Amino acid sequence: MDDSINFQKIERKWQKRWKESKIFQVKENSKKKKFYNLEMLPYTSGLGLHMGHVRNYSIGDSFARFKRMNGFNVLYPMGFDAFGLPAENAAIKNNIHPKKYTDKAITLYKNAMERIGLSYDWSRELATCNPDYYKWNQYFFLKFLENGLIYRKKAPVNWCPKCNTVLANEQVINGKCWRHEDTEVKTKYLEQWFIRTTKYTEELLEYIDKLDWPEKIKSMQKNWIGKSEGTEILFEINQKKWPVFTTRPDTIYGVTFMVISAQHQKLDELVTKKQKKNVEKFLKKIRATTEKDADILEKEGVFTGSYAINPINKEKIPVYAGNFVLAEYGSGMVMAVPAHDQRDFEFAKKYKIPIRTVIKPKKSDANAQKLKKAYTQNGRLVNSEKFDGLENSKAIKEISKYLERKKLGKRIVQYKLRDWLISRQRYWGTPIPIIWCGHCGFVPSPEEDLPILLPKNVKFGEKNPLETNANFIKTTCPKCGRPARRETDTMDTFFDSSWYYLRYCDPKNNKEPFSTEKINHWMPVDRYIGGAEHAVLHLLYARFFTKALRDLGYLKFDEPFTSLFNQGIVHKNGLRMSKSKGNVVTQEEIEKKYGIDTGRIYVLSVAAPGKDIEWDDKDIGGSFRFINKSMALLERSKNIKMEEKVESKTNLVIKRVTEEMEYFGMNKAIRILMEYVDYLYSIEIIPKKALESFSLLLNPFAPHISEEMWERLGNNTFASIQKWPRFDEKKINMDYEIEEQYLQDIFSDLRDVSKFVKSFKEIKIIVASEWKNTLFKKISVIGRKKELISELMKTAGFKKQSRFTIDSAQKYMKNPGNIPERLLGMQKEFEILVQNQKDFEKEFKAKVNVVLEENSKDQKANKAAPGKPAIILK
RNA sequence: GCAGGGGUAGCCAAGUGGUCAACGGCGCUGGGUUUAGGACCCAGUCUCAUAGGAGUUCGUGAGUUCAAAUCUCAUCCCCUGCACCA
Repeated sequence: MDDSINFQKIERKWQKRWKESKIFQVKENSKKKKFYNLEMLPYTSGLGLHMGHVRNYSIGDSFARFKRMNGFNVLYPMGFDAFGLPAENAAIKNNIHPKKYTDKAITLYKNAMERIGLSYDWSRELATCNPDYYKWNQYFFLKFLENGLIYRKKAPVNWCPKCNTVLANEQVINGKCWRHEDTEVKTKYLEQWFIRTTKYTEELLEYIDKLDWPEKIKSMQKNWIGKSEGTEILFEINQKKWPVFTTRPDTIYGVTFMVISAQHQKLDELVTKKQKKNVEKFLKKIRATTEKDADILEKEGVFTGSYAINPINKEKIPVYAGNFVLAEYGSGMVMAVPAHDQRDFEFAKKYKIPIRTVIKPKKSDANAQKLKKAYTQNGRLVNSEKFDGLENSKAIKEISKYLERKKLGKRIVQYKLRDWLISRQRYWGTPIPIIWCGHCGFVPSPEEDLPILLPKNVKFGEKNPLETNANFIKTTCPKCGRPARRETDTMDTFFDSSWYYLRYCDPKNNKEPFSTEKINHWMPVDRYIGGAEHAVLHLLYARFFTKALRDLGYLKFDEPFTSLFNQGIVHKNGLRMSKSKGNVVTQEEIEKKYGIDTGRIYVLSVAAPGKDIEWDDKDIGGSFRFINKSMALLERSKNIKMEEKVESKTNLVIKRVTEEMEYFGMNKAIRILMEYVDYLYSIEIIPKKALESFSLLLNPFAPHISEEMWERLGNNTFASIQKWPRFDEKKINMDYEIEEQYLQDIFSDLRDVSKFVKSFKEIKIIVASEWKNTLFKKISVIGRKKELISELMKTAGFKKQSRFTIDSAQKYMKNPGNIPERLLGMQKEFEILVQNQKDFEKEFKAKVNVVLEENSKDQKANKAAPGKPAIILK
């Protein structure tokens, strides 16, 4: 094997040529079918890439290359999510400007990507912090505002003390900030800008089922949108009607108390003077506990002193304040049915509130008083006056209708999805194009003033630097001309990444965000590749954006991403690879040690692309050997006609690799190629044609080696834009596969013989150094002569298949009708195989002897120990 | 609790009715090469064996089939996401 291959040199060479020749640039082309292959916009951390990144991008790249070579017009762009807090914080820490910091990070990132050999169309590169990009953020902001999709509202909002800004609901995870796992998000009551995502709630939900996305992501989105159908029932408390949402109106006769959220804004209205002290004590207690651990809280509450009247039977029931009712969901108050809801049950037990069964299982006479837990299954109504005997599923409808008729309630649909809060009190983002005027209130910046530039010279301190920047703030009102102030909040960076995939279609357009024509040509994205962590953030916002822009007439499709693929995560020492955990294997070290193609082959072949993998430094050796072996094939290549057998194998390999790639089976495709390399390796003179196909098949995975091989085979074109090798089904002859299998069996037998010979200690050295290697070479040479193969095959009737043959094949014979077609052929083969066991050993040994004797003539006699025969098989 | 994904040899992992005792990689063992180490190359690696033979395997238990790692049912365990959502 050639140790002297300089992989880095080869890689640099091709990267340079790709760049200069611009072969990966695409234009709209009506003759070829378009394919939009996209990876999620990466956030530029400034920390270089590790093998986790290499895997992600290699997956996308291999698919883009495959599609491209298969005649598609592939749009495969890349850009950078460049605004955002981490950059701002890092910049402050290192005392450089975020712009400088970000630019540096982008250069680093892009450079690293080029060194992976990714086939991006870099002419479409974008960075969200450039004014020619964020100008259109502002533009869309104004359009949304015009069309009522953006509004301002004073509301309780999530505030992260570490980020020093508000957050969207989607950015709060288990009450903590999405960027700071250890930081509790606080609730503040502020006036902020909101996007009316809820206008599309129903459509966002409905269309999920039409998407070719992982089930997991789909269910996460459904969950997040959280639709539930139910009934809002009006309970009268202190002469006032209080709406209460429930999905179980069938249990209304079982309501024995009410619970209002302890955080409910109108809780005070219900607390009587007598109970005031108790309630306050309780609230204090809750506040103390939520700080600690809100996980498995016991259900607790306190009587408010007020009573509600059940509208259906006028019963008077106590109202409690409780810690297990969410203020933000539904109406912030629940009707409690302890017999049929586990939480209510626990609460009732604790405070000794009566439990009344109103639903009985059909086949039992369970008694409420004996219940150990709530009965939540279906059944028939009891204790429910005129609804007694109804099946509860029907009762839900009947009782709702009845309440509606009596104007005591109505059926409604509840969602968990809230509007998207996009104001951020930070510097490094898109300025919100709004002007505050003492007379006119807020006034949108005129479109022709866009972009409202983010000022460069600012002071970083405690507050948002924009607030202290007089130059930026000072302006005049576009309406009345009086002095006015600019809005100092910036936009959530998820706004930036909600439409970047559209901008790629027309990245240089300075008259409009994109031309409708180009969008409609390229969109939707055919294959979107990225991590599962964006399930409810980016992916939901982007879907909303698409729908909103559709209704504003900018585009003509409903969903941005037809098909989504979540790549697996690369772990090391059991943890996700990340700089902060100190467990990264960098792209650079792999590149230097083996060349990046080896790295690509490794991360793509070690497991299916969707699966997580555990990095082991040692595992990569196999991939390196594969690459080296591939290159070594070149030395034995000649422009000869392909034998039928090699042709069959080659066609089969092309077929199988192609099929695997269609379904994202990069790992399997590479395994097939690995087998193929071993196969070619066993051939003395390798037909150039076979190697040409191979070098092209290799392109999606190891593009540099692919190009290098292609060139060394005498081509002066780019492998990366050649046509994908085609296979001819007619040339695939499975007999050869079977034959090969037999041959392999023969080899394995030869090895057994060699082992046998080895057991004679006195000739060990000879056997080991001379006999073994040369013998195999000899066999493989004569083995390709047809006559010999068939002869050997005849004698080879032994091996493993025998177990299958006799028992089950005989049963087939009895019912020939039941035998599947393809098995018939197999059966015949087996029949031949079973014979001849007895005579084998003799014949075989005789043959081996011949070979060995021939062989021994070539050997350097002096290596054999003096006086010992080289072969003693007789 | 709900939803999704898993459990295959010492480890990672391919395989989703029949060329399956189960690709590949790592580790380990033996050999070659090398001044040595590394790297590289070759072979072996479930168990037993009178060594081309037999037995037992794909979380566990049952079932379907001539045939099950693969299909069905039950069950246990692990991971991931969501969750006092009324």
